[in-house]
Amino acid sequence: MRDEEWLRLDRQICFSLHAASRAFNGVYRVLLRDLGLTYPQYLAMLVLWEHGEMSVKQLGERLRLDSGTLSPLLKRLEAAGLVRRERSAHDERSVRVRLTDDGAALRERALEVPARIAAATGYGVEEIRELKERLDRLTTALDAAASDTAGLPTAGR
Amino acid sequence: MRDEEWLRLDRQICFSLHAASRAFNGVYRVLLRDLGLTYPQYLAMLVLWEHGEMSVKQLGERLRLDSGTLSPLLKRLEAAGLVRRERSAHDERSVRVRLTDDGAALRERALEVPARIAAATGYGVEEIRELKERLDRLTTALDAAASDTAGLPTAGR
DNA sequence: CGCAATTCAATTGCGCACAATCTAATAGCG
DNA sequence: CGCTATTAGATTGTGCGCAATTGAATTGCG
Repeated sequence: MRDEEWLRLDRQICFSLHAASRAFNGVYRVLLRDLGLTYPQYLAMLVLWEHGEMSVKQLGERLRLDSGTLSPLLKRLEAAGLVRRERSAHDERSVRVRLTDDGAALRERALEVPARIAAATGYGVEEIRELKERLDRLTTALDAAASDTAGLPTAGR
Repeated sequence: MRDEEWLRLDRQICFSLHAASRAFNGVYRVLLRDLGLTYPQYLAMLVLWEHGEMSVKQLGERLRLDSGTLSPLLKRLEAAGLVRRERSAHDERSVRVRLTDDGAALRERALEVPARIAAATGYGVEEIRELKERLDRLTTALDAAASDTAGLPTAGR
């Protein structure tokens, strides 16, 4: 295959993932409007519903997000009355995030979301699981490649 | 499976796609730095390299982006000297976007990107093609679901 | 102990995504 | 032809994602 054709194939691959991600986002946007959450906020709430109180750093590790993204996001969740943030007592660098009663209660209303999303995909449970595994492998490989090239002189130039 | 468990499974699915998309973005970011392009700008350039001159609307249909995203993006490409924008002569509502000589020349330097991306994924050509097909089916299904629920009273409430 | 290095959050700045609104131009209908 | 509806693009506002910087607290080493 010539370089020319790769350039076209490439567009299809990267574009497909980009488009799928945004399409997913769009469906969540509709379903989450009732809950007053954005999609990334929902992801953060899922982690908090599962693990209870945790630090911003721990949350960032789970979500693969840094403080530049999380700080304002958590501020908005706090403004919405869903979480509270307070400096840790024994290490004042750390900020503990925990659910308010409202935040914990919102979980009940979120329970129906996954089934509706699954229905929207038109995929079965098994197929979704398989896709998830492929995507996770992809992410792992891409992250490794990114950190490889990061240190080098911008790779093959 | 109880609702409780769905909430956890769900996190894994939507999160995996979200993470994969961002990981892809990260690898492109590194490779495209040399070209002075962001990932979405690269996508736009791919379309222009393939199709030559086209209107903002046509570009938006290809990329599934509206003018709110494209207008500033194209302005930046124009500021970088890669494209030119001018009102169409026979329909002054329409803006034609076409490559400058610099923009067309940049294609040569972009030719190596796809192979490097493919290498970073650790996937073979066939596997990539299959993943692309799954993602495209997913996008189609999600778009359909989104437009279905859009008109309804915010679906089952 | 005292000072440098590290760590955690927050902030700033830039760009993308999308909804909503606005303006200008065109199309279409009576 | 004249008026309304539609279309194309730009603009505004909000929120996410990430790089880079800053500031405060803690760790660790001599």
